Amino acid sequence: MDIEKSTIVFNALSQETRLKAFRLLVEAGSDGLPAGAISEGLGTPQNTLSFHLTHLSNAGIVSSRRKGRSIIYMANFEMMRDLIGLLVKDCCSREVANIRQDKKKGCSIIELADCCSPQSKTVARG
Amino acid sequence: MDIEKSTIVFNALSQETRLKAFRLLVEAGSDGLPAGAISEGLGTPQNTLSFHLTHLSNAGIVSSRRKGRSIIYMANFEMMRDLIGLLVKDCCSREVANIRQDKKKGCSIIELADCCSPQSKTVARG
DNA sequence: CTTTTATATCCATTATTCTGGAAATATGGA
DNA sequence: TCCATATTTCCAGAATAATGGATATAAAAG
Repeated sequence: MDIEKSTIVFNALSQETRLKAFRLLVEAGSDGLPAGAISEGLGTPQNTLSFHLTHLSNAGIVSSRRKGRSIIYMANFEMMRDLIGLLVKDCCSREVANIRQDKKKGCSIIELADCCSPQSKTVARG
Repeated sequence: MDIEKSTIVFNALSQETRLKAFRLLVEAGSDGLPAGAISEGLGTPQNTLSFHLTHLSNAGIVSSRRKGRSIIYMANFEMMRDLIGLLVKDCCSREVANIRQDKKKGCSIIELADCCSPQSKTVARG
């Protein structure tokens, strides 16, 4: 994910209705949710919510598919993973968030300094 | 970090000039950078940049201190850490980004599924 | 083919954000 | 005190985003 792409994703998540909608979709997992359920869940008018869902979709952090009369929206977790990776690599310090590959497990390991630990107070630089 | 706070941070990072300014500050580390250096580095007029720095500052992801005639801005890495934690916990799935405490090390360990690994394709749910 | 249900699109209004010129503030130096 | 430097604040215009009523589209059901 490049810098321009990431501003688009941040922008998508920067509005309360959209972030709440996205979190409902995260909870819903891979089953997703029809637009109407999100609209009802948030108490947001259907056309307003549709606008925001389109926004999330354009940013690429949700996808959608038709199922009968409903449109099912789904969180795009791979994009979230990329966003987390970008924040760690390009928007934080090694002391606070350090990332390395674990090829055996097929994942990256991030060490995130704890909030109130001695480590996060006494930052060893260099 | 709560949901409302996180929209404010996302909003701060959702604008290209601001994200670029923030990344300069991340690079600069704990020394920070004077406003003028950021303005010059980005080729953005000094008053426009001041507006954006205030925005970043209000969101809490940068802090500032005066040093002589200059105002030195600094990235707030602890807030970035909190944001990364929030994205992992509340905006992603356990299969893609899983977090656990390592009390000995005084940090949280995040396992982030790799982009093209088998694990990220074959998602085991439940 | 008409009706019902689910959702998107069109459109106008309102609200918010971005931009940069001009002026103000704060610091340090002659 | 007067000047130069660094930065912010004020302001107004321009651009962009959000909102919701009305209408359109799409699918299923009768």
